[in-house]
Amino acid sequence: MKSTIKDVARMANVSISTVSRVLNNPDIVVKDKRDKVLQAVKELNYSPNALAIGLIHKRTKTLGVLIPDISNLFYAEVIKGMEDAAHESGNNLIICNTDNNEERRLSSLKVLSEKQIDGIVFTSEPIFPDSYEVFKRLNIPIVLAATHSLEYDIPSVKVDDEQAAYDATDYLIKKGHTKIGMISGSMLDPISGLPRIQGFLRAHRAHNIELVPEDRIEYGKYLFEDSYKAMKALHTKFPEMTAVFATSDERALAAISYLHEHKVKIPDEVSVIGFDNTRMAGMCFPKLTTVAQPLYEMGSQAIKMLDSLINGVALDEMRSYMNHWIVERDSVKQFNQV
Amino acid sequence: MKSTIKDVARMANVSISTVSRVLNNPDIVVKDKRDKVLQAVKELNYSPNALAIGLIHKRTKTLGVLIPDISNLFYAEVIKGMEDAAHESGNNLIICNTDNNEERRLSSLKVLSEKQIDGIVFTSEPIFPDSYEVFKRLNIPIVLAATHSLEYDIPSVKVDDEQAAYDATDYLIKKGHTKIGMISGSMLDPISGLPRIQGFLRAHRAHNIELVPEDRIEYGKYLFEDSYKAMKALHTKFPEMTAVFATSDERALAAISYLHEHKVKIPDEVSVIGFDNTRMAGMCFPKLTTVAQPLYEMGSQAIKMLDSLINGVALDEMRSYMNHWIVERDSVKQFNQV
DNA sequence: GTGAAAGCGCTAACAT
DNA sequence: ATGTTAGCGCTTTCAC
Repeated sequence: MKSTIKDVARMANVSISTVSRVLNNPDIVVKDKRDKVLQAVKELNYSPNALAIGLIHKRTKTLGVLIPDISNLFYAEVIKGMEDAAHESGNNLIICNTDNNEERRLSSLKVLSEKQIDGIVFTSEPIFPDSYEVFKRLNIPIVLAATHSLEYDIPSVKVDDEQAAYDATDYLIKKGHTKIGMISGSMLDPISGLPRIQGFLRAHRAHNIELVPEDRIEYGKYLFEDSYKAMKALHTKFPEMTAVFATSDERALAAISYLHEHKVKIPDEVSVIGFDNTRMAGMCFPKLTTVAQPLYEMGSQAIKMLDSLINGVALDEMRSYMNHWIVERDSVKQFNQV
Repeated sequence: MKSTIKDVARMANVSISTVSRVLNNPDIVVKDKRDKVLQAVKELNYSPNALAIGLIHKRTKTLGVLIPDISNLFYAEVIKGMEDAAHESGNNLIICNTDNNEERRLSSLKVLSEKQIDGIVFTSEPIFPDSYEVFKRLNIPIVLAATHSLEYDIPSVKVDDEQAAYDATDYLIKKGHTKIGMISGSMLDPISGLPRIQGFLRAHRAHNIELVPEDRIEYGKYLFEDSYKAMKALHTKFPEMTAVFATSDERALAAISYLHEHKVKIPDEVSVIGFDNTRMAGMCFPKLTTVAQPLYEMGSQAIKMLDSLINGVALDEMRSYMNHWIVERDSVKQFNQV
């Protein structure tokens, strides 16, 4: 059996309040008793029961994290950033996989709430009115990571997807490409879909390149297989393409696979740029040029913001946008007109 | 403020025990009162405080998971398996990154214990005597995943690394290769080092291929950069090599990168086999032939075992070894003698 | 400076 | 069938 504060008190011949004091505010206890208590603590291998403390303080030092699909490599770095920041601020993380599933998301939220977590990080998924209602009812601090909401005032951290997509496209255009294909998330996806398409289009407009979007954009789910099919469709309908902008590294790898398998040289014949800069980007061949998101920092930043909120310190800004940048590796090449 | 059982009792005009009863054992309460309570619960949006319940039941339905480096892609699938199994059995996971760091591992274990988690899954790292002492003191069920201990009786799930390495090597030999290099973890690593080296050697012996281990094995840390250097060293000291056995997919990708960059054709000139079958194995080029570990199942199995232990049901076997198998993709080719 | 006692939100005897 | 009460392990008044 675990020893309790009572056991310590008994062994040290003091009251439980005294034990509590030496644990939380040692200076107000005379050295003599303090030492006896400390001795007993050690001897009994005592450590306080966080449930009891949480019950009193209404604070558990535990944070909830909702992630649509943990197995997605995108989250590896994000979670690490979260975990490090949590550790730093004395918090623990309960990570829940929502499986992109409304029911599971709701049930996770429910138990997290019952377990009296101090706050929640919600990742990647858009915020629909009913989710918002649930958040409000939970009545605890919440921050969004890799997603945001324009309708509701919920703090968030992410990159500026429209601008990042603009920059990726602009980069390709400045490299001499004018026939650029795109593998994108669905138009309805407010993160890796719509804004990135808009950025893609805006860059073309800025360079006076005309295009019919449907001819150059292919939509697909986020996983490899889907993206492979999307690449196939794209290459079929737009064979003149000299570069492709894939809106995630996984999509880019699918594009690369497709091109390799069809003996199309990368980047000599077709350049590929990805998005995310997951660790895979440096492990494939050719190494992937990609739009980097500060994944680790996004994770740690989300936790830091949440911790601030919990401690009642106001945030500088409701929606914070982190810098993105382009990591130049080997999958994009200057295109020389013929 | 969150509403409590008292609020519900007051609104429903019953005692708190009646409320407790309709929540835990509805049938023993007359329909009339039961309905009134349910109504109040709904109206107040009441949900029980898990801290209070945990304090009484000495059960939190929360499990701790220790992982050396969450950002390692190896864990993506493992964690998903754990999370799904945990969800299934009504548990939550507190995941702690230990950073391969003794101090952090200890401090995580300490808070997990204070938070009264019901059990622990410890992954990948070897069990040293002092860790074992800590585990014993914690006095809660623990299971090892992707690691095991021969000295101590701690339940574990993993594959048979020696046999898996044997099979990988045997596979290569049967494909006609006799000059096989190996990129391995350190000899001191009881998981991805020693046993896999032993399996590698045993397969050669079984086929009467003589070799000087130091000439064909290169050691490296588990990350890409290190493995790349290891591959470089290996290729330099063993240029006749026609195949390489990399003891993780990340190592294999490093080998592939090195070969690509040195214009060595894969698998035409050099074959590569990996280990793990992480999602990356299907995303690279050429697609990686690799020894598959059932990552997802290992995760879920670990949680299921832990849950059994917690519920007092004995395990069939202390050390359970899951099946491995070889996933044939495109990185290994029949070698024809010249 | 220290102990006694109330109370955090709940369950589980024990009464009735 | 239901209410009263003790108690889970702790912190925090309130006395002394």
